[in-house]
Amino acid sequence: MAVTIKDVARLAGVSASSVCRTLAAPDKVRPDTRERVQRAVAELGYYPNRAARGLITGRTGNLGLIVPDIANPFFPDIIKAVEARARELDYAVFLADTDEDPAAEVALIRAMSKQVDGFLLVSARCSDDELRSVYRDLPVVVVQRRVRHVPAVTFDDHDGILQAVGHLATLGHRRVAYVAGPRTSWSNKERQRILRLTTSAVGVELVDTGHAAPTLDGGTAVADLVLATGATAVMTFNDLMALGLLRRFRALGVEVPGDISVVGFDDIPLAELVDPPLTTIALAKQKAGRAGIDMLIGLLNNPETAAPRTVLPTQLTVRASTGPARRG
Amino acid sequence: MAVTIKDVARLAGVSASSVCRTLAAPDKVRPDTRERVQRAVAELGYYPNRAARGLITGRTGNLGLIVPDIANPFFPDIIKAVEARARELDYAVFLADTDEDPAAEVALIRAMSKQVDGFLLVSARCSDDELRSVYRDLPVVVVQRRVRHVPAVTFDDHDGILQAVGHLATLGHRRVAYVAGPRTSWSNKERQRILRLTTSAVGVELVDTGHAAPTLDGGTAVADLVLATGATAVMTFNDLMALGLLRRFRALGVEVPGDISVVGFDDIPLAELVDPPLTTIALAKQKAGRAGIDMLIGLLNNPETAAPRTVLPTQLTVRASTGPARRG
DNA sequence: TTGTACGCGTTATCAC
DNA sequence: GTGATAACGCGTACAA
Repeated sequence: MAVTIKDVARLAGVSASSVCRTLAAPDKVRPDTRERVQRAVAELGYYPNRAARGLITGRTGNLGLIVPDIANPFFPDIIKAVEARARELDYAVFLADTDEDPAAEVALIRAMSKQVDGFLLVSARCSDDELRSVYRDLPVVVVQRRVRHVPAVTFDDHDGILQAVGHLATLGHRRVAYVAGPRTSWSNKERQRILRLTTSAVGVELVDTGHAAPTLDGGTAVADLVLATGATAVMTFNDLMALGLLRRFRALGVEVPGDISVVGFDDIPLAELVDPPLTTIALAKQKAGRAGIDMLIGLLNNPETAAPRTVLPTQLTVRASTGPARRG
Repeated sequence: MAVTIKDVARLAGVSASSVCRTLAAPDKVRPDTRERVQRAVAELGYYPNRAARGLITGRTGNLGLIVPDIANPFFPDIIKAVEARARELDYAVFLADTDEDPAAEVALIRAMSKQVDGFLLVSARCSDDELRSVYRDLPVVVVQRRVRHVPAVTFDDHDGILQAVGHLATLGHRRVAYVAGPRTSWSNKERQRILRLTTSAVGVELVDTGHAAPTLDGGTAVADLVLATGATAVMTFNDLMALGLLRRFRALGVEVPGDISVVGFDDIPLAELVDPPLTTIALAKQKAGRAGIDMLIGLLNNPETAAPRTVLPTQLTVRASTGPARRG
């Protein structure tokens, strides 16, 4: 059986409340009592049960972090930043993966909600209403999404996309395909919207190839469709899909960027590793994790604040997967 | 405020006990009571507080999953399998990343230990004694490690390494370098031991290049050292390090496999994506996650069992990063 | 300064 | 079949 506050109290020869006090406010107990308690704590390796504490204080010291897919290298960078920052602030992070399934997302939030003080939801796939309903019960910060009345950290997709479209236009591309990500993804909708605006502004035709899974296999599956559109360049919802395209293009003998240019989104660590290295729109991932936690903790300490917003920069990173348009 | 069992009881016009019973054993209450309760539960969106339940039952329904580095694509495959299997069995998984830091590992286990029913520790970096001490308090299953008296799921590294060394020997390699992973890694020690055995058995010289971080950058950093050994082939502790080597080799104009062959470990999804695709020793990752959970649940239901062991297969996957040895 | 008593949300036990 | 009641580990008002 795990060691409880009573075990410590018994060993130290004091009451449970004295143990509690020693831990919470060491200067409110007599030095000799304090010392006896501290020795007992050390000897038994006592560690308070945060769940039980949460029952009475309403605070567990835990935060929930939910992402759609840990296998997508985009998320680990954010997760690492979140965990590092949370550790600094003495919070534990409970991480869960929804497998891109909105239903699983809601179920997970349900299951965790009584055991955490708040949620950081990254690229949440559930509906706005569900999100707001969670927010009614518990502090929530969404990352890479925007929902009315809910605190959010987002990326300035407009800036990055503008750079990318400008880059392609300069290279002579006049027909650009976009491979969309999940229908349930807010940022996918956003990127589609921005792409329509920016391409038409510079006289580039935007071709839609429909939705695909935001994974390697998703990209691979849609590659032939992309080629069939006759586009000289393709942008994807994320880097994994772009890498999937590259894989299929190589198998088909389609040259990149000779036959077609490819632009991804996220700048995951693999992007520069493949052949050719991937041109992509980089997001300030670490900053996002840190900003998200800081915002969440702020909400915890100050629940009545209006929903804050943070927008983080994006930056086109040009590598070898983009080049001059093949002559139509 | 969150909805509690009392709220449900009040709305249904019954006692808390009846609500509890309806949820645990629906057939032990009268149909009309059951229906009233179920309607109230649905209406209020009631969900029991697992932490409070754990207080009395000694079971939280949560499992702890700890990995050294989520950013290493090796782990997400295991994590996914664990979460899928846990969900089937109606357990929630609390996942944490130790950043390859043994101290953080111990701290995390401490922090979580009262909130979970057991731990699945993947590639645990802490000492044997620390591990056994955790095991005294709580059921623990280690994956990719072996500690006396502690239940374990491991991979048959011997088989995979034998295949790899045989493969290289057949290609004419007589001098093979090994880039070691973390000192704290059990499987690194194990692989080193097996390599010494198998290479000497087939008359291949094994060159040690010392330890490096089990990451892309770790591999890149050690690349020059590898070349300096004059080895015609190099094996690494994991795929990430191998990819780091490839990156540096490309920058140096060193051809793979023309100048040097490269063999990784793990078969992460990127391995077949880079150029050249990486020859690597594949591990049954999904099976490991599933087997680990099943073993852990088994322990939960039957605490007195002797520490079980499962060994999963490994398989050399030959791709283009290995070829005939350059003529000395 | 210290200990007692109570309550957090839940389940197990026992009367009824 | 149902409802009090106690107990889990902890924190805090209150009494001593």
